[in-house]
Amino acid sequence: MDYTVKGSDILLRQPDFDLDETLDCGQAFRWVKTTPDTYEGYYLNSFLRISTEDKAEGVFRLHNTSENELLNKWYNYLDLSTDYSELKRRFSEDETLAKACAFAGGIRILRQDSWEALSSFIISQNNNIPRIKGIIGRLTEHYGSYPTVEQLAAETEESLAFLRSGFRAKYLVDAVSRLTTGELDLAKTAALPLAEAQKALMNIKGVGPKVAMCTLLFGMHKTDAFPIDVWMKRALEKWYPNGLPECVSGCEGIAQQYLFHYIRNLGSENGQQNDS
DNA sequence: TTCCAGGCGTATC
DNA sequence: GATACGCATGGA
Repeated sequence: MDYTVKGSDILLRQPDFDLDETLDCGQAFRWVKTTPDTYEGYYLNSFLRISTEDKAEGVFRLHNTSENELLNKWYNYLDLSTDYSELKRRFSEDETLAKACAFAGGIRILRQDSWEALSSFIISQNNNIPRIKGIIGRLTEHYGSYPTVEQLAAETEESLAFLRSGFRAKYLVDAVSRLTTGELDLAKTAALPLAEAQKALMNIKGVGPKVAMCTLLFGMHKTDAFPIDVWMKRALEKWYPNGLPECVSGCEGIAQQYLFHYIRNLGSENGQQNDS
């Protein structure tokens, strides 16, 4: 990791990083773009303002951040221990992934809190990203921060009506209930092999294969988790009807994020249509 | 007005 | 196990 302390800020040098591609690509829903170069958001209750200082050089400013906070918090959250250059080289053995990596080479997989990821992706089902952000925004505004399982323990489907989350409210209540009783333990789940962990999460009402995989990938950093949503269905049919290439083995989830971003933005890149 | 959104539960075969 | 359908809400 390459950084320098500059007054009360940290200047971080990280070539494989783009704020739009990482903080606003549908993996996390609490980052807000406050200027063309700046995002503000949270890991748990820790606030961060981060700006692109020099796009060409890959330099970022973490405002009001101590060296200690960088090393103990943001280093982990921003997945700075992973060499994305090396990953992109591996993935680029595949023709389509080479294009996807070139299209958005600044994607990183955030290491989010497991409960936030689980609850966020329960809310995400059959929903669109702006509305997911709206629901989560009402949730955090109501509690003053992202609510813990304990804080939600007293809520019911009816009391959560203010979220306007529709049929998903009862799924949140079921998840909270299972976590409160100890029937499900996210830390223990994270230690299980992928298939077993997915099965454990799917005991929650409203958590199917896709939401479980998103929780495993974004909330537990299981890089072999491979969420298949409507966009990835299209990508698989279009590019990989016979399965994923060998070069993504073990990091299917990271490859998935490049492909997800790529296929969603194909129209804006070269005039091709997203649908069909 | 109709369609769709980082899906899933349920019914039916 | 697979397939079809309904589901809350709101933007396009």
